[in-house]
Amino acid sequence: MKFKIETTLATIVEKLFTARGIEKPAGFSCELHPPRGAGRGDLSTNVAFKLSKILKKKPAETAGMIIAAFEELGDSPVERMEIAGGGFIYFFFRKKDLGSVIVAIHQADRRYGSSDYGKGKKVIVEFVSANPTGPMTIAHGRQAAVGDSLCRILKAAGYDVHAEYYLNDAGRQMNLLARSVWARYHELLGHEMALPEDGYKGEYVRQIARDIIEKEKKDNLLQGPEDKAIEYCGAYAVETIMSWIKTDFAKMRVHFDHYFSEKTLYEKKSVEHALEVLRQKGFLFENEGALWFRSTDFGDDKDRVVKKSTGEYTYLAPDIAYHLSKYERGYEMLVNFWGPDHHGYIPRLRAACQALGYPPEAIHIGIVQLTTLFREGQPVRMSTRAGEFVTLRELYDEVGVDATRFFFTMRRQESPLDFDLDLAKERSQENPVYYLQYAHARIASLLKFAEEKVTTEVDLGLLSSREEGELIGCLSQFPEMIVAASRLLEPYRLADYLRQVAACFHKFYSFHRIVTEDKDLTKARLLLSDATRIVLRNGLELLGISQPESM
RNA sequence: GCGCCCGUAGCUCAAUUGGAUAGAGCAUCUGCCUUCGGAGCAGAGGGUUGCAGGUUCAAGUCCUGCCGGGCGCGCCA
Repeated sequence: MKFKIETTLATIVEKLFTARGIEKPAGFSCELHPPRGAGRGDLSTNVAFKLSKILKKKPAETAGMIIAAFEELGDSPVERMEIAGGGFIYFFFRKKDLGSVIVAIHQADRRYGSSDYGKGKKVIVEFVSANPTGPMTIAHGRQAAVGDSLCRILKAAGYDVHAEYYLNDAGRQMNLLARSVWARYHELLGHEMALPEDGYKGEYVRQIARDIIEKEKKDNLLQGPEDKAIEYCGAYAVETIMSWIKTDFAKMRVHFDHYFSEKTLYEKKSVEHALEVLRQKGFLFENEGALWFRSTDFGDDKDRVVKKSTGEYTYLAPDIAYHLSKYERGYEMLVNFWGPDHHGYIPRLRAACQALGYPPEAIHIGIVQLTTLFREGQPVRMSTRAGEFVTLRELYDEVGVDATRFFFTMRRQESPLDFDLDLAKERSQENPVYYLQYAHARIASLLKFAEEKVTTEVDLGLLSSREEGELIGCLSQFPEMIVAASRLLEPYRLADYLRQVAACFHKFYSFHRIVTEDKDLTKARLLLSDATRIVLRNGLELLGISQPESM
């Protein structure tokens, strides 16, 4: 329906231009939006305002010309049109056209909402990528929820999505972890050994050391060469911690296609290769004994060292190699979600990606802001320094996976999040996740109760009330919501939308009886209810939240 | 000091990226259960969108300057 109006409108505008011999300005488009507020039709457009400037006519006059052109065509796709607000055009659909979307929803079922917006475009979404030096924190949890939901949404929008975790299993932090475990190992065997400076103080480090002694029966590492022993401790620690992290992902329904190891970049000489690529492109130079990347060519505020005068690489070097790998693997679009501590690192990595051949618009590096937990109105202290973790696992064990995922994604990821633990645990009306799930369960139970099979053979004209119209309008927006969330890389839009769907349904449900003596009306309302169920179910699935049939 | 982000109802946030009368949830108050799930619905109060200018038919949104807050600024990772 919308498509038909869009194309008709586009041709009319085209004609207005050619009739006056005016070139259509680049980027001129006719946008149709659901109007704000009630009684303003089913769609509206502001195109008359845009046109009036070019045609040098008053907006209302231009709007009148457009409506006249619509009427001239005959076979109008809408029931009627109105001008208001000095130039906005409202389109009012015929009731049966409006309702036809619920037939389409029923037929598409699980596919409803999907589109070919992304058309098989290869996109790699890198998220979490936490150093495997300890259990996952709340901050990582939010990144996981946001990233995973976005992947699901992008897939629904037609993209060819690859979810990847960059595993920092090399470098200084790993070495520190290994030596921390080594120190605890000594301690457990009765030898005094201080933790390295800035070492990892968490109890889990001791636990890993204990496992090495008790489970692996390795109480003899002291006898061999120390560097081998430390290496063993490091490898064992990473393996253990990654198994915790992967357990968290499984519980949280977070999926990764691949864990990309930093170590392999060194093993395969990829870092040298990447720097060679940059050198050939002329983006490297030497100064004061160090090797520099000229990131200022791409808007960074200073150039960056990639290889120190000591001969060691900086952190940027393997990162460049990693992103070259993305490029060489054929990903056309990059999405990276980072924690706020990496904020200042964005310009140089953007620069690197551009130097490697990515156009600026293909690179999306977003920050997922921190979460503050609240209990009884007070912020919960989370101290990593003292080795006191508030881990992701503690959170989802306490409030449940559904609430955790919903709360993490319900706000724009770039805004810091206040997470109310009491609210998330509440099994009541105040809890937004239950509000959505309740709507789904209510419909599921209704459909069972009705004892009547849902059919598309219904008289859609019977769904003529205001509440039915609003619900149908809301359901019809699902595909474009997914596209909007994809385009803006903002899963929270979907969470917000689903709340609207649930609200529209609850309202419809409380105003109208579904199952009545009137068989035809019952059929129509059951189909509408079923379409709502499908949208809620598909939408919740995209957020990784379960869709209970009963609660 | 330089750079980026933010400032919207008592609180947490929206506002279709420049559109119409700035909207939701929570909190407060008032109603609605003899029938499909009340984990629901209806209604009320609450705003000079930090301040002052500017651009525009149209500004919470863009520009300039203040005020207030956050973050980043290493041959660290």
